[in-house]
Amino acid sequence: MTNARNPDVSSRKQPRQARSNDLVAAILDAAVQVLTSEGAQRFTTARVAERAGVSVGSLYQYFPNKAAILFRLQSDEWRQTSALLRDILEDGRDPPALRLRRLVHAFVRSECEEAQIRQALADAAPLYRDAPEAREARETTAHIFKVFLQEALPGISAETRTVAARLIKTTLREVGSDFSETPRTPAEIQVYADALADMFCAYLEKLAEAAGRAADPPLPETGPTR
Amino acid sequence: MTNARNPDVSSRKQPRQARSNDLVAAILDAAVQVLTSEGAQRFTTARVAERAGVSVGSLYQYFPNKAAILFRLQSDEWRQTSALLRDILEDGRDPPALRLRRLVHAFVRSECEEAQIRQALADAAPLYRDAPEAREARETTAHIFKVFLQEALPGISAETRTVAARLIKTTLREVGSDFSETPRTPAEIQVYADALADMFCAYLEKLAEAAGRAADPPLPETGPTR
Amino acid sequence: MTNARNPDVSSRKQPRQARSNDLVAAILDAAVQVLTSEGAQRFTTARVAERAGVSVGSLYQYFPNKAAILFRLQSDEWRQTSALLRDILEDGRDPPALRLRRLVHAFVRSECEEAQIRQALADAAPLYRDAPEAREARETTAHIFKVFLQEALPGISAETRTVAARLIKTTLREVGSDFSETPRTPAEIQVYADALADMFCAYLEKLAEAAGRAADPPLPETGPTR
Amino acid sequence: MTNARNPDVSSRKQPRQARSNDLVAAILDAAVQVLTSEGAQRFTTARVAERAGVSVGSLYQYFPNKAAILFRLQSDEWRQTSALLRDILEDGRDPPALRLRRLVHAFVRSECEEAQIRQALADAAPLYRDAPEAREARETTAHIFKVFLQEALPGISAETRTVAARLIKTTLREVGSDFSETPRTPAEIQVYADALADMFCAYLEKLAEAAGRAADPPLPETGPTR
DNA sequence: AATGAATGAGTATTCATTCAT
DNA sequence: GATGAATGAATACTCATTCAT
Repeated sequence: MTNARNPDVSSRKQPRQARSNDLVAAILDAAVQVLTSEGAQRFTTARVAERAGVSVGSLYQYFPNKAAILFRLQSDEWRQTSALLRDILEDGRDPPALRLRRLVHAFVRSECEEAQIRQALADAAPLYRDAPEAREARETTAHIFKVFLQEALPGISAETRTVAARLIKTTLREVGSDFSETPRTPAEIQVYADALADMFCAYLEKLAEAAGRAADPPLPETGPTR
Repeated sequence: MTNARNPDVSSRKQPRQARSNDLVAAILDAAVQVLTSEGAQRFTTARVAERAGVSVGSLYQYFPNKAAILFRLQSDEWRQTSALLRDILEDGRDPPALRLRRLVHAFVRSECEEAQIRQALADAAPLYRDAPEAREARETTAHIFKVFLQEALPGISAETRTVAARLIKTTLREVGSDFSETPRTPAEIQVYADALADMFCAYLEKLAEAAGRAADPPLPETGPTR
Repeated sequence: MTNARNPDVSSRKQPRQARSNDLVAAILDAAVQVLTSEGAQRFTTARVAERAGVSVGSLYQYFPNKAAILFRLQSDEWRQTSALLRDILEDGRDPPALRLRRLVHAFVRSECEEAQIRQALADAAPLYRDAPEAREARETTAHIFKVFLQEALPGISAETRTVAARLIKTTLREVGSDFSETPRTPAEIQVYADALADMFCAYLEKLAEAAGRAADPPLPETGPTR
Repeated sequence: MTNARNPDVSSRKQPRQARSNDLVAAILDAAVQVLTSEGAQRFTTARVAERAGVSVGSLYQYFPNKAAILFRLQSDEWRQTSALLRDILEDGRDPPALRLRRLVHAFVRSECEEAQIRQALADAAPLYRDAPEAREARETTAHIFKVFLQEALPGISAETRTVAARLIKTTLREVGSDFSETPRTPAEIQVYADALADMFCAYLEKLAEAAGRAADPPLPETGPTR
């Protein structure tokens, strides 16, 4: 049922709810602290329990194993990111390109804010990345982008759209992640996010042209994002 | 050092820089084997030494610690990548955009070929990523791209160029890495690399336009890559 | 308390002594299930309580500790065995040797039927074997055999009788237990039980001879056992 | 290759030799001490290593796991017992029945001498009993008895002989083991061993008679054994 | 130079039992 | 009486590194 490569990663008691339980919240908070202050290498259940002011036994009452704690943290991140994506990309008031630009800025900013914990989570990824829930989370994100492209580039083929969605999603995530590895000033963030947005917008325009007609009116080059 | 059961995974990258010592070579080969066959988690000095047919003591005579072995492996990867970049980007015969497209294909293909070892190295990254040499290697790559952009987009500002170089470099590396995490057919590689190249080319064109004039004659959309 | 997936293994031995409390019964049933399905190693109070549909707290209200549950199970086994012994050995209608032979068959058969639970109980023996009640149970069994020998071999000395009773009792139990460790076909059981009975009968005859006169008329060598 | 139920139980370095290595000897000695002084329950690798004046790491350099230590101890016991069996049963000078009687005495005495360690080993049996080597050891013993019966009872069928050999072997081991659980005086040992021998001899005689002719001249009833 | 035996701190996880509610 | 959350000591096993030979 559960083997070394695919550790059982779901919570033990709570069905999958918000931190209804104080202990779970305390453990997750402690986990974040341990992860950021000690790094993935020294992230141990004992340390988490201690920092949470809780016994190891209690920790294991709520999480089946270490990976599950990390996975839960990652899930929360994913949930947040999904919400961010949806909020911005599905907001019908602005033209698609503008929304995408705003997303890039918001995303990169958010990545830089939580850089430390994400880095640590990434280091611990081998422990949870094979969980089926991980794949699921990825699919959700991919879907949001696909829907967005359907609106932004209605004329292009489904195949092209799928590839483009995947490419933009991956680029945003990976490049954002890499960029946030070193501490950044707001100005740096602004410049880099703009460049990234430029690249995406250029790509979208080109796809639109290739589809035979412009997808949108001319896009703002580097406007302020909020 | 290399037997029938454990074909030398790294022989492909033969030169691997002049190796002062056979022992070092044997250890590095063994390290690659252990990494690919056992994963980063089970990468231990004892296993490497055993697979190399060498004592642990000897291993420690040539490498100060485990991280050093991994770092050396990563360095070799970087060196190879740099060579690839230089070979293609500095080849003055083709127009820049075509060179970039060819690079993307070559790079993605190469990433997929060595997916396993790179994944394992990435998992082990926390052990070596803070080494000063790591930063150095990154700078080298960045420089190559900057030089390329100088040729491709002579009209843009130095600042814009730096950011764009960094963005393209990072995107190529990270997206390539992510893409190669799952095994890919040549057809998939072709499609994805094309999309990535499209994005880069669109970006370059846009930068060129923004600089007030076309950097190049119109680019081939999805031409053959070699 | 008992569901389709986990048929009540012990229901066979229904009476199991008047059970003052349904909860106790539920716990003991659950204990048997856990023991057979999970083995002695994984026999935990938590598992027993869960399977019994009872809280750990309640479990500890009726049993002072884990060993007590196991001991109670073992006691029940002993009680049953005693009953079997008495039923067969004290049945005055058949000659002693025939009764002994019937007992051996019945006993071996019963051992094989309950092999799993007995094996598990045996594995857990270190936890309860030093209880004073254990000694008591052994004495009861010894006594039944002594009474039987008094009837079968009236002429022999008390000392000889005591030793012989003990020897037969021990042999029956230990050899039966060892034999039932591997699953057996009815034919195998028949053959082995006959051999064991042969040995006992030969021993009895010899003791009788040594006492100066035959204890019984000639014994059937391998007659039908029921 | 190795799973929970069948732990890898063979030694790590030594092929299967006598305690050529001092460390191995020290560990085994310590293991016996821990087993007898603390019991199977508290038999831990840490305790063994400490008592041996050795680090846990060293212990694991010579034994792949805890079970292997216990198994090695048990193996040594088996080897000794086999030697005892062979020495006595294959000694052609005395008639079979006398040899059997001598064996019983020697065996029971030896069991009583090493009662504590054997009890502890028996308690730990679940950890090693499923090892293939265990079955092998049992076969060796069974074979010695079969050869003996071939000489003692040449007239009986192969099937009968196999069953009888098995029965006697099992009875001797199990009854001896049970008897030695409580401390015994030499006199008690003498009496019990005699009774056991009587039972075996009576059985052999009966088998011989059943085969149509006496296998041996009359047997001594309860003579001293040395 | 080479060896590989020795080290021992470090880690995840379990489980009998208690006790506040 | 009943619950089940909380405890934390206990345990098997690994592995980077050292150092005497």
